[in-house]
Amino acid sequence: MSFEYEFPRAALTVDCVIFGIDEGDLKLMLIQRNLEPFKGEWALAGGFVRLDETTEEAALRELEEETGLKKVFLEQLYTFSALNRDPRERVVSVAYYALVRMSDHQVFASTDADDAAWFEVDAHPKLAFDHQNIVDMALDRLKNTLRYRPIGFELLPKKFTLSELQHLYEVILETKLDKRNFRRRVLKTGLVVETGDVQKDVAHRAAQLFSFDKKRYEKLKRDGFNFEV
Amino acid sequence: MSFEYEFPRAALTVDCVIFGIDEGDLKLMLIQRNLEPFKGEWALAGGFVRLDETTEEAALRELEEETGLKKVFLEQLYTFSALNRDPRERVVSVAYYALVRMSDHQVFASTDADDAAWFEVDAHPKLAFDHQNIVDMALDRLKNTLRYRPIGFELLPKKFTLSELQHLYEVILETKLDKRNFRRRVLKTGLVVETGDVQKDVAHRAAQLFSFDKKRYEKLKRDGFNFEV
DNA sequence: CCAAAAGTGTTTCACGTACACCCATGC
DNA sequence: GCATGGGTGTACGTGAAACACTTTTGG
Repeated sequence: MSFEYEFPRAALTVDCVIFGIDEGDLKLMLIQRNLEPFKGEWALAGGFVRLDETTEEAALRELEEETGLKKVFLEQLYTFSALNRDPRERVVSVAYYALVRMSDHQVFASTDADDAAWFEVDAHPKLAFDHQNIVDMALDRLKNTLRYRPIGFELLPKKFTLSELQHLYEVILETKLDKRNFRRRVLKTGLVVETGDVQKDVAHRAAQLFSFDKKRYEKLKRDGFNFEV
Repeated sequence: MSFEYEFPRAALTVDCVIFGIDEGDLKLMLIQRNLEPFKGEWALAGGFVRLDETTEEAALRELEEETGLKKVFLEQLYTFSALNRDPRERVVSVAYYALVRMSDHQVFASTDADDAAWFEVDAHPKLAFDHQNIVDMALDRLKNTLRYRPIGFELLPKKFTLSELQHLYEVILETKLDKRNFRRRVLKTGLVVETGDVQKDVAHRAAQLFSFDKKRYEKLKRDGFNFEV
């Protein structure tokens, strides 16, 4: 079976830049390709868009098929359309970035990839295609978005300490933040609330666990509000 | 002649939201379709992406073919991929937004459109396809971008008065700004410089004409800087 | 001389920033 | 008891916001 068109058509794919935080390091999930081109090399998760799904659905599907990740935060990043970005033929790719709670998710290599693994963002293997460009843009976007919208919570467990949150900001924004000022600002937003629980099994004073009040955030967003840290 | 593929493919198009400022009103350029579907209705400029051009090149080409506009500011907005956004078949569209100096550009309807015309953003005809969604997103993006990057100059003549610039901000952001505070902030950036010229043929005191120092802006951008108004 | 917009400083207040010590817990 | 991170308040300076009158020019 084949499909015929009057004019030639580019193939349409999606690619996902998958971010996670682990022990204070920003990580990137990559998959090892088991198909040509670039077989055996590391690349972003992604694949062809089917006719019965939006690009966002395709991104979620590929994420699950190639890495086992489900129900993650996903946003469109940019569409890459350079003429020679795929050696086979003309391929236009809609890139997404995803934020994953590493603690909640078990990662496995699946049918479509030889392997899937986390790498440190600033120490990962050379990437296939133009995927390094995509990662660079995703990092810029992540930094910018983190500054203006409360998306950091998507990378942390549901309950987290303020120090964990601060370290997340420090790692992503590549700065040091003042502890007291950070806590004050975060709490002032009213979006981060005490759960009453505390840390367990730590070799020092146990920290309070907080959670992100998503409902309040949705309400404030509707009323026009911005959350900067 | 026809083109065959193993799997079905979506058609790929670009659409352009074209903004202009005229006498203090924010305008939108629309084209009247001369082909089905939605023949005779108003829509965004746009069309199919060829295999030998990037989506950005396609957007620039369609802009020129359908409206005569050349050398305008153009940035990618978002890629729209809802399954039923085109009644003919599956069409994925990469949307761009463009900023045009209305004074510099003569607009004409061309071969690909029955007509091209400016409309007020908040009083334009009903749009074909999902183009209203695209316009809504472009407006949001325009507001947000204007707040953080000096793009307003792309809508004004090369030489402009500070009042013109302020009105542009007021129209796009839908707020009133304080004249003295606005002038102070704008001048403090050092990106807006006196040209030495003044307005002509105005029935009141002639204002100084300023211009945007693009070179200085590029330099500051490289050094990491943000321009908020 | 009148209409219309240009141009100009100061005060106030909120917020960001810098900064250091005691506390609780596990080992 | 000591090592480790948790948790807390204040002083200062900068920048945003509010605010009204004089100047210039053309008609």
